[in-house]
Amino acid sequence: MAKPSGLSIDSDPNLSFSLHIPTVLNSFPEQEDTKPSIIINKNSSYCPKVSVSAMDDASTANTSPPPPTTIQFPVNLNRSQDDHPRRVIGEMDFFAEKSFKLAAEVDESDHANADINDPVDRTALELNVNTGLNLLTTNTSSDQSTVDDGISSNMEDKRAKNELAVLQVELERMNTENQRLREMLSQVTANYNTVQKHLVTLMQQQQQQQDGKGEKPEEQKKSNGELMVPRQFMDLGLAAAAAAAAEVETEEPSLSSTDGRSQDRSGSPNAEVASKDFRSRKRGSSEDGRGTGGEDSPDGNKVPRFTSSKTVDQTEATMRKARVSVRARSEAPMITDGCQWRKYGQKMAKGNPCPRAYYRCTMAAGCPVRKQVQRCAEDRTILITTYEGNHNHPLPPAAMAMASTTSSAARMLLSGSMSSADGLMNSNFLTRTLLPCSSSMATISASAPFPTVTLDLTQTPNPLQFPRPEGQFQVPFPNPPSHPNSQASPLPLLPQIFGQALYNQSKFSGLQMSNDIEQPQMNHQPQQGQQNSLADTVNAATAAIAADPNFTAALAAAITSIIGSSHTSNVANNNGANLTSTTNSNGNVTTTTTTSNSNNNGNNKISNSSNFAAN
DNA sequence: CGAATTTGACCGGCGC
DNA sequence: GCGCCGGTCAAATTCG
Repeated sequence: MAKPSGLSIDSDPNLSFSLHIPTVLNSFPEQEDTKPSIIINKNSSYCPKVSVSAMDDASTANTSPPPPTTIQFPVNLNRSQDDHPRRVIGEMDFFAEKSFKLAAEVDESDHANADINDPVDRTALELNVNTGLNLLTTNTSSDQSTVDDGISSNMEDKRAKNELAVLQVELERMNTENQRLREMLSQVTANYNTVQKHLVTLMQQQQQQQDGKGEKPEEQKKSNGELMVPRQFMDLGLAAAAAAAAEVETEEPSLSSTDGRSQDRSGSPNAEVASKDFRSRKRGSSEDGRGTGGEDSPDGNKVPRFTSSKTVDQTEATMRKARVSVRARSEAPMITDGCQWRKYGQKMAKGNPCPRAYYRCTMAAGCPVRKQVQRCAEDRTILITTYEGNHNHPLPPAAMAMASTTSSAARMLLSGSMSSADGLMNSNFLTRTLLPCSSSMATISASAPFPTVTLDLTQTPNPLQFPRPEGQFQVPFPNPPSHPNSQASPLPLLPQIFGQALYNQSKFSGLQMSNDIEQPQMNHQPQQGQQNSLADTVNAATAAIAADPNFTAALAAAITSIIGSSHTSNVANNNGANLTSTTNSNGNVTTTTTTSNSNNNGNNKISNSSNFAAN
């Protein structure tokens, strides 16, 4: 990936303020006498040019002997106290949001590599400098100026404040980079889609040629022409939810016979088959579901029951099969994910001395969602929660986070696992597409009876972690509301990033089917699909950004600042987001996303406590 | 007393 | 065909 604009800008001797800011800030604590320096700065005209000044000054400070302290302080003071037009202050501004936006705009206009040399760009940067200063100054200098003015200048306090300032600056910088990355991702995504379309078109043409003697060219043409875009994704990897299922005929030459079959299948529209219970897949034969399904399918194959007319059911079925396992550290018997669960069984599983508990969602009658909770045999502080199925009801905000996360993960998994008949495609696609971006936290296992994605939230940490309180664990979602027990919607920051990252990875990589196609949702919120489509760009960017270790730090800083400021005592988080992928011995791709965190929020009514008491 | 949990039994899939 | 295993059911028990 190319460097973000911010970086490229740095390359320009005249514009690398950002990097210096931290330095400047750090130097504060070391300064004995702040006032003098301030004065000197104001008076001094060491910065001849407004725009260039920052960099030059900074560089000067670093490279030449001149009084380092004086130079740096002045910048801050100028901002907060004076609005002198030609301040060196520009340094701080660079990080300001406005400046970022401008930078972003510049980037958009020129995606390649920021043409810093371009006069227009500079102008923008300069503008940014001026604007941004005020904002940052407010935070950093205000405190410092206060301290300075104050008779009591405690080194510790200063240091702490400086650190805070540094972190903020760092965060700002990361934001800039993120912005830049987003831009780039959009571009890449667009290009990718274009190429993919082209590829699909070519493939289809080939197929048509091959099927030349096929009887249903018209049908294909139709579908190819009209649905090409959506399908291209499905066909390539897509898999997407069974989706495809239904229609795939078009793409697969060998399925010429499916036409008739599909009709037969459609004859058994048993809405319950999917949701009623996939479990019927097992014992179902004796239950209601079986009556219609089993008999209707001439092939005797259960799968065929789901036809194109039952895309939704099929999707659910698929989702039901896919599992998302979440590993998190928690002393609590169960993680708080916002949903209400009822325990319906417990068993000792082979290879693990800890019992496995089975829960089903009770937020709505007939909700097919189940989850299994079990402690890790190796490390019993780790709780492994495996989700399965789609909620068939609206979810409270508190549950959205986990739902969206798991659904995204499941979607990613399905997009790769259900796509084509040959597993090779899956692994290859996953490998190729995920490897580049990922780095460590979600594991995709195709070897298990059901495709499973494991989100590992136990690993760790980033430098900025919060103390981890014990007690009920709440999934990584930073949270919320002012009241610990309230159901107010949590900030789905992490989950979204996390989930979206997964979702987007698949999408970005071409595994995800087109937005036009109905997508399975863990949380049946009708709008989510649309949101996803509308947020494509952002999502794709998020995925890539989340994979960036630098972003992880920035994110942690952001979360820290947000949470720290508002929920100091209620929430404990240490989040890091890394996405990694590896290929295991089975040829399966393992994507790992590592996020460590633990929240202490009891904001739902889940009532389970004794299951793991013995653990 | 109703709701939730516990726990042994049952069922189907899978490997030998 | 048999046994193992994961998953689910449902009666019994416990809890609020």
